[in-house]
Amino acid sequence: MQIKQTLGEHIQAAFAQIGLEGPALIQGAAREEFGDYQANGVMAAAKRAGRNPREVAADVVQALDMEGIASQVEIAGPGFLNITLDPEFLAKTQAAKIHPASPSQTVVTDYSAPNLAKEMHVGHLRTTIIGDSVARILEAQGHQVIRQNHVGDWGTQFGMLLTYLNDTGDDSNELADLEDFYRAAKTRFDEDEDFQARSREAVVRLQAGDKDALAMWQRFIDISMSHCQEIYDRLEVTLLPEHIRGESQYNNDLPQVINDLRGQGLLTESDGAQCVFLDEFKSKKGDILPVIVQKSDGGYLYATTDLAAIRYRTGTLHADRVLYFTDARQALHFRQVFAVAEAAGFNHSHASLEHMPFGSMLGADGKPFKTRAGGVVKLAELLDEAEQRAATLLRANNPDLADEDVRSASRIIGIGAVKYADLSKNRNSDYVFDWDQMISFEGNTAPYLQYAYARIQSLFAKGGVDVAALPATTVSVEEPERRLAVTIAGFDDALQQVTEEGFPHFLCGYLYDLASRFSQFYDHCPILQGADDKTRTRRLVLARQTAETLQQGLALLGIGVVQRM
RNA sequence: GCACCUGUGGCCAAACUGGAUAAGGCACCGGUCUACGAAACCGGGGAUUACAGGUUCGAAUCCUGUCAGGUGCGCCA
Repeated sequence: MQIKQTLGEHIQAAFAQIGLEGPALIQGAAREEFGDYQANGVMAAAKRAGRNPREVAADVVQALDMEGIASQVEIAGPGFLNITLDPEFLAKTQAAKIHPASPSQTVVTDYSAPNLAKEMHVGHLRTTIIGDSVARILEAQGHQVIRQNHVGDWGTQFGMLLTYLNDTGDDSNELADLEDFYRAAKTRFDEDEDFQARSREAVVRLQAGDKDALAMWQRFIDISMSHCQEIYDRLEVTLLPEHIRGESQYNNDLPQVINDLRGQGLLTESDGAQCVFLDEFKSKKGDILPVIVQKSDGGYLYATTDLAAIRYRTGTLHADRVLYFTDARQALHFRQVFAVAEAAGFNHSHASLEHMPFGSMLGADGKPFKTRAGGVVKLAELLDEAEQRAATLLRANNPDLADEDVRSASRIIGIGAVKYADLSKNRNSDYVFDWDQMISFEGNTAPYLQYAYARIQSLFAKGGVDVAALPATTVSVEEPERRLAVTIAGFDDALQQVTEEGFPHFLCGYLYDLASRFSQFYDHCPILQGADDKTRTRRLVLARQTAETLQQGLALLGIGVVQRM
């Protein structure tokens, strides 16, 4: 249940009764002694009405009916409403129950989008796992999510790669390392004029639909894509081959995009290139920033492909929202593409087109990230290291664990730690790549959450608890139990917060809060011994609800749990 | 030159979009395992939220200016 929404509706009903307008502005209590939630909207509403906020707050409380929801509503400070939830109401809000969204929307999520000319490196982590998590949460809320992996599988660089592939032989095992393959091809391209010429011809043949060229291109794409799929599988990312709709697939639509723009009178020729000039990209001095959609040599650009993609996503897929998880450096590009799409009427379903940018990865020196050798850290290497460190720790803490269990658990813990390190940060800012921080197992990390989960499982095992036989809910009135119950009940609100603006770190923050409240509770409240039957049952129910919420919350981040660690 | 983003203890950072005494984590100092799991818990020190003005009951958040860093700006994606 969405508690904030429920509280907000009741307060707004009270607003209406006394002739006020505006949002209730519900949020968690700033300090525990204030209660569970607070409403900040009274002060703003009073201001708009030109009235004294304390008096208005008194009127609101007078008109407010919180029967069965809040046990206490107090006025504080300049006009805050401090709300303490009714324990019976809390008991009704079960753990891990997700309130279905209404209306359900069709949401296209564009994420990962690796360049198939090269290998995936740590820079691809953010788009892949942030997009995947938001997609999972939207789905859990009952939205129809259509994943689109807009892979870079087209363009001039493929002429170079195909020519090199041709020269080195079809069964070249050099393709085992795409990074090396690309570098070698580039070196040849820069040094060998004949190779350059043949590469350009290859591009022409490819774009003209030459059968042999296409077959070779397809083979290259398949190999490269299989490298990506390995990474996806390891990361437990939900992307599948069927979600691929790469740049190449829009190739045939591009002339039509240009034609339509011309038909709309939006096209201007400038220095031989076809451009769209829009007033909203005019500077103070009057210069207009162009969006180039066709090069002077007739070739198409990134913007053209993205326009075609918008037509497909809104026209064929009927999207209500289209979410783009890409680097912040593309912010201007997307602003322009969205603006052109609106001007040209390409947004057929009037979808909300939303760029979800994220910061760049930096080195310890604050400069764009490079390894000492000047290269990139491959994603596969990072994951290997994370799994190894997790395995070492697992063995040290659980000497009797079988090798097979160590292997599976270290995968879940190691990779979970890497994913959580990224997901738990606000995606807007740049971040510094740091092995130790990325693969950390203490503090606000995935292992902390997984540890809380494992302890609960161990508690049930030790106590011989028949979890299924426990009552669905119980009423907790005393601290710290009550506070834990309040936190469990806030799950749905946390999810809502994530999908509104595409920030999984809100869910991480929520889960961390939940796990740490559980750890406090667990330390202070004996469960199996030293508690009477009623208390024991009540505490076991809280433990089970915590475990379910942790498990489900982590699953929505694409992170697993283990029984022992 | 123009535009966008960022600036919060030594480090990583949150603040639910204008709310109450600026969370939390690492690191540091101290305490807690013959005890339902110490990957944990309890306590401690450490902040003029880059700077200067302004708006108002109230500003890390909004406005103006300055400084610092980053990114983008006609035929790459």
